[in-house]
Amino acid sequence: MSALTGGKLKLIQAALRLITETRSLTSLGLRELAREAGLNPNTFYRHFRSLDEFGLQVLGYIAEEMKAGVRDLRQMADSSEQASRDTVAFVYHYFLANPAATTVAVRELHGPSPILRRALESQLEASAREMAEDIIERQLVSAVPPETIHEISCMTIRYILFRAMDYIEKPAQRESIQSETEHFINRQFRGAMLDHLSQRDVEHLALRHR
Amino acid sequence: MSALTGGKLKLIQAALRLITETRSLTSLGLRELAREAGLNPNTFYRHFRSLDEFGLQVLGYIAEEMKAGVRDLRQMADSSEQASRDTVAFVYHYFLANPAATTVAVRELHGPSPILRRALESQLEASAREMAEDIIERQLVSAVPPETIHEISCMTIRYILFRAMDYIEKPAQRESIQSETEHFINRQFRGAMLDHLSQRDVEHLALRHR
DNA sequence: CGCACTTGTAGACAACTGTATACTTGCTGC
DNA sequence: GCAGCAAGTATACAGTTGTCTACAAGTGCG
Repeated sequence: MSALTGGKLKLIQAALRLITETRSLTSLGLRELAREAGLNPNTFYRHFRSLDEFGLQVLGYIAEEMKAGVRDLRQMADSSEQASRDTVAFVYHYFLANPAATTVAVRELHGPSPILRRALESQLEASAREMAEDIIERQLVSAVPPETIHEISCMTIRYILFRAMDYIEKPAQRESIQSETEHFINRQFRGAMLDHLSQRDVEHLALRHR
Repeated sequence: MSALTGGKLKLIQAALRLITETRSLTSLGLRELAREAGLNPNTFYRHFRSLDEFGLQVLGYIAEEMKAGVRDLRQMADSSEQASRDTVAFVYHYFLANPAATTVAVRELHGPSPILRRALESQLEASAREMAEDIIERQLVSAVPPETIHEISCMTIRYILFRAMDYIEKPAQRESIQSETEHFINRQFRGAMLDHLSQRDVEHLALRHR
């Protein structure tokens, strides 16, 4: 499956290089790719049948990369609030270190190719599931049912990916993006703990414990 | 500023038609546009200097459309929870009725052209500000400081736009997308009401009032 | 009328694209 | 050492693209 040979890898990396700034995966041309990779245009056909297949392979490649990143994450954090803080910092740091892969993911998630969109969605779904399981196993958040945890995980992953581009492109906003993301996660879980109360009750509680 | 003459309007509408399915604004060609609009390729130059300028005008066009939609929204809802429910339903319904404009917005927000991205961002920012002001004026959510309301408004608008594509493309999931969005908003505001408490306190509260 | 202006058309240009066929390497196993 | 195969190259072809210059039709105006 893997063990990418020279030319194939060169083409994929060329794609990542081209995309980072102002391109999208679906807009890349076969000749452009070969040029960037320093190869003959026809070499492309030796490795990929079409540009669609190429796109899928690129996605697979960056998914592999990202999974490796997530694995490193597993051995951190204890309390919930601390966990969210550390995790957020780690994830954004990872995005910053892999701008090409991040850009591809964000751009194609809503890009023009339905095939790539589906593929990315299922990868995100898998990540969300993993995140939810992790939270449940460690009992980071009690008093919230598992399915709600999963729902919030989905939202969180989407949100983070959403903001990852800004994080990469706007150094000045990094701190605020990070803290907003923490707010996002904490409020989401705290709010979920109170799902069974009416709005009036929550308001009373908030005012009483000021 | 407005009062679009025939040819110009034809080109913009042609773009919206082409984009809906599997294209992106930035990937459109000038000849393609003219073909779809039933015009001579060179007519494009009569109205737009470049494809970038064209993109901006298209964005302006759909922004105008959307503002009109938002205006209709103003005279609804009273309580906070009811407001979120009605608003969410209205907004998604609007997206469903204007798939082309929605698709363009979502796709270009993270698309390859920095110019279009910036333009869209500032439009979203404006919408978020409007939404926040609306919430504050009507006092829909007490006990949350204005700047937090604005922060949550930003997140909400991003989240809704994010899910708008799924809403349009996957009829089977519409109900769940709608209710997840309501959850999102309610939890966010409820969580924010408890920003000043520690996690332990919140957990206690949640358990005590079960 | 004639003048200027906008809107649209026609044809031509070089540059680029995806694809096909045919050729040259380099490596493998026997 | 040689057949077989994968990887890469060279050349060529038709189609498309953005752009340029030149020309035609319509409009308002003095």
